[in-house]
Amino acid sequence: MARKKVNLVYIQNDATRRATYKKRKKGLIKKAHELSTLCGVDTCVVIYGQQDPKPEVWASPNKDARQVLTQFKNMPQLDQCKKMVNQEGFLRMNVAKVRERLFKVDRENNELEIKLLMHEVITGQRSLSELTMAEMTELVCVMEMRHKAVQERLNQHRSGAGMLHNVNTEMMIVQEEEHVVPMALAVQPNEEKIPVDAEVRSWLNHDGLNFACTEEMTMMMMMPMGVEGASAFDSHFAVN
Amino acid sequence: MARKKVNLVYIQNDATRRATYKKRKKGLIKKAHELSTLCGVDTCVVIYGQQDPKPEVWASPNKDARQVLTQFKNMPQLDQCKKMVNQEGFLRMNVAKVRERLFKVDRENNELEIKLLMHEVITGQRSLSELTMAEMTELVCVMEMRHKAVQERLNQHRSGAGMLHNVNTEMMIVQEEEHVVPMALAVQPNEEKIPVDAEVRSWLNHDGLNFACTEEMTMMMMMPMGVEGASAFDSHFAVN
DNA sequence: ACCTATTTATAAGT
DNA sequence: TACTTATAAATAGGT
Repeated sequence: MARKKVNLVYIQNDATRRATYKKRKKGLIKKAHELSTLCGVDTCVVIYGQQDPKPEVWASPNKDARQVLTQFKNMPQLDQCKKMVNQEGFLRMNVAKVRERLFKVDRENNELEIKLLMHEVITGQRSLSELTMAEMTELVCVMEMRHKAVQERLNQHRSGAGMLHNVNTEMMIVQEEEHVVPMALAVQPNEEKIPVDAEVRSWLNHDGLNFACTEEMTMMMMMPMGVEGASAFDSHFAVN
Repeated sequence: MARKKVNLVYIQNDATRRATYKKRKKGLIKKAHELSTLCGVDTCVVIYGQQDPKPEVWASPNKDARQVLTQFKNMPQLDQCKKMVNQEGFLRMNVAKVRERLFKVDRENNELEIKLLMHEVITGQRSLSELTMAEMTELVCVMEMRHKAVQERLNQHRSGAGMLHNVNTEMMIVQEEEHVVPMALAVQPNEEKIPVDAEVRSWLNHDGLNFACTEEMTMMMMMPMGVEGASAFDSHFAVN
C-alpha cells in the first residue's frame, strides 16, 4: 500500500515478511478495536503465526462474561465461535473466581487480625496507645461483646451456684474446679491469687500429651514479647 | 478516515453507525485476509453484531476457523494467557494482579492462623487433640523457637541478674517488677503463685486508658471459651 | 526503530 | 443501498 502496490501473494523474503507481519498485525487489531468502539460490537481476532508458535489473540473487553455467554448460546451453528467464546469466557470466569476467593480470604484475614489483636492487647504484648483508630474501634466492639458475655456468666453464677454442674464435658470439670477462684476474685478483687500455673498446666496436659517444660510454657504465656530480647520467635509472633 | 477525522467513540446516529459498521467490517476482513495471505498465517475474525444475533466470522481459507482454534486450544494455557492482549492488556494484567494479591493475602492469613492457634493452645481454648497434623507441625515449629528463646532468657537471668536493667522502656520496668516472679517459678516450680490479675491490670491501664471492669478482663483472659456458655462473642473468638 | 511516498480505507455527500 | 470523492490512515521500502 505504499511505494509500490503489493501483490497479494505470500512474501518469500523472510525479513520483509516478518516486518509486514508485525505492521499488519498491529493494524488489524487496531481496526478491530475501532470497529468495536465505533459500532458498539464485540470483536475478536485470532492470528496463529507458525513462526512464533504462540497465537495472537485480541478480544474487545467491554461486555461481561454473562453477556458474552448469552451471545454464545444464541449462535449454535458455529463450533469455532463456541470455542472462541469459551476461551474468552474461561478467562473472564477465572478473573471472577480468583477475585471472589480474594475477597473471602481477605475477610478471613481481617477476622484473624482482630482476634490476634485482642489476644495481644489482653496479654500485654501490645500497648493500646500504639493502635490505630480503626483497630481501636474493632477491638472495642469485640471487647464489649466479650464483656457482656462475662457479666452474664457472673450473674448466672451469683444467682445459682449449682447451675454450671449441668455441663458434662471434661473441660467443664476442670473449669469448675479451677475457675471458681477467678470468679470469686471478680467479686472480691485483690483478695485471692489465681493459680495460673497449675491451671495452665492442666490445660496443656489435658489431652494426655506431655510437654516437658510447663514452667517455661507458663512463662511464655505471661511474658510480654517484643519489649527486648528479640529472637527468632519474634518474626512469628510480633505484629509487623 | 476521510472528509473528517473520526473520533473514536460510539456513533450515536443509527444510520451512520450501520453504514460505518458495514464498511469497516468489510475492511477488517479484507485486512485479515491480506495478512493471512502475505505472511502465511492463519487468522480468524469474529464480530458479534448487537442487533444482529448471528456473529460475523471470517477465517483464513486454507485452514478453517475450527483448525485455527483447535491449534489455539492445544497450546499450553500459560502461553495463551501471556499472549492474550487487547489494547490495554486488560484481562491479562487483571488476572495476574488479582492472583498476586490473593497469594499475598493467603500467606498473611496462614501466618495469622499459626499465631492465633498458638495463643489458643497456650490459653487452653483449644485442645491439642483436636488439631490436624499440619497444624501440629506448624505449632511445634513455633513452640520450639519460642521455647529456645525463653531458655536463652532464663540463662541470661541466671548468669547475671543485673543484665536486664539495661533496657529502658516503660514496659520493661513493668516486666522487671512483675515478671521476676514467673521466672523464679520456672526454677522452683509450684512454690509461688503468679500475681496475674495485678499484672494484667497494670498492662491494661498502662497507657492511661481506663477499663472499667478489670476483674472481668482478667476473667476474660483466664476463662477457656467454647466449652459452654456460647455467646455472641464466640463468633468472633472461636475457631470453627 | 523511524521516515515518507504512495496506496488503501473510508466519511460524508449524492 | 450504491456510487463518488476528498481526506485520513496504513504501510512498503528505504535508512
